[in-house]
Amino acid sequence: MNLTAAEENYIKSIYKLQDGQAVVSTNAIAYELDTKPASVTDMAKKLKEKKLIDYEKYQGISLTAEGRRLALQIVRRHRLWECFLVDKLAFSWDEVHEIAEELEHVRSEKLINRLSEFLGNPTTDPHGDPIPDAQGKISKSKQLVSLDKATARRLEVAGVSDQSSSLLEFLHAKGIRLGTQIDVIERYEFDNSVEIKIRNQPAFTISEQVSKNIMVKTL
Amino acid sequence: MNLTAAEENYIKSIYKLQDGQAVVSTNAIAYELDTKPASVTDMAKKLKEKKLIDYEKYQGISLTAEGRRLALQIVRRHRLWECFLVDKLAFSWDEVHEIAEELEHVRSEKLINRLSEFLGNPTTDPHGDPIPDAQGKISKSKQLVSLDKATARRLEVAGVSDQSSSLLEFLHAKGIRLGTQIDVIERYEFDNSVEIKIRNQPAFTISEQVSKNIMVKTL
DNA sequence: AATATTATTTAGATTTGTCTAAATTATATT
DNA sequence: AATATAATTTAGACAAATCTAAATAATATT
Repeated sequence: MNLTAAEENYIKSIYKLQDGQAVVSTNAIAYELDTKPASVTDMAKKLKEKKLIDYEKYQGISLTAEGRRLALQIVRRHRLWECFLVDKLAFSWDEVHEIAEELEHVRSEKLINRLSEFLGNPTTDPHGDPIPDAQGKISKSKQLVSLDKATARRLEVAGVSDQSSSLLEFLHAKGIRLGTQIDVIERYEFDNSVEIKIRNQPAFTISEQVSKNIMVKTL
Repeated sequence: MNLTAAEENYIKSIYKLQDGQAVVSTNAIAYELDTKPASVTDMAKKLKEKKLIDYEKYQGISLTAEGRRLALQIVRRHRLWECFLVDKLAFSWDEVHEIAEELEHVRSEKLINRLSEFLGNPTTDPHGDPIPDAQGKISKSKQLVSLDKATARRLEVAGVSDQSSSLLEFLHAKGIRLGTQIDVIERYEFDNSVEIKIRNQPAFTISEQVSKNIMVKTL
């Protein structure tokens, strides 16, 4: 199965977003890939044709077994290159994503397996995410952190540690719910407040109390 | 100047083929890139637009100073990756070209400069070709070898060591002249004859006597 | 110099991946 | 249940890179 870089990016995004969820929405993929929902629909048809995703109009998208297999290969490549950049070329963990984003599309099993060996067959990348082995086996993904301690820019809300209705009400009003993707725009040291942004809405700031109680995972 | 992978491949080929020559022909580029002359004409218009080549209809193609600068960057990336693959990942010199062909398109100066440093700032790649430095300085290209000793598959005729008219006549009849690109199809041990192929013609075999007297360089 | 051959370009089509704007379907709210 | 809002899809367009077939220009041969 030979994929273009664009197809690989879609497969990888669907894999990232699926995680637990039964299906992934068109909009979520569009947001993740910084493209338009119409483009996602177009690509969904192609990937369905190739039997890499299950897709029915308006019903969301999920990977097939084959799609998942390929996704794991791509994730493996990406994370191994991140290791290489950090361990061997002395990049810092926050600089490597973009470059790995390009390197991951170089398709050569031999290359990747030799690279893995060269790096000492690492099992996690510099961000703590697990690296699938050559057979596609991957250990459990990172556990959750509270939003005030998270380091990544793009996060997904995975739970709340305080179930008080006042917090839930606040979150609801702000449009934050389980699975919502947020971008951290800025962290203000003087009061540990965090400026975040959701999908199409303008950015807003939340207090430390709130951010301590939102559990997130990196995407 | 941001180039697509396709544009980079054209620039690199033109650089390779130019070497001494004043201009490069549409056909030569098409052959080098395994594409059609019509496609080369199309791309020539784009690259002229971007001021990377000088090009007038029917008059051949040559790099501008800016084009040459970019070509050297691409060559640098390609050759450094080849070094990496051979020195660090234990590939053999004949396996690396294809993979480096993909890696070379990952555009990040920082990446390439760090890679160079990591490899000990090598000045030649595993095939003996010189690696341009970060400023685009490159030492003279490899000296010539006789065809019977050459190892690469694709070669360019750069001279003959025997100037006898019988040899020149033979070469002329076969369509071999200075600058002709040839592909080595097979080398036969029992008599050291070499089967070669030129552009659009069927393959043919030449004897050891002849191949000893054809001086070639790798492209 | 006329003709044949080869090289190159043009015209028009195709594929991939994307987009905008409009239409449709699903979901939420009253 | 009706209506408003949000999500998704369709239709039609576009740019990049390529192709084939036909036309044109350059070069070689007689």
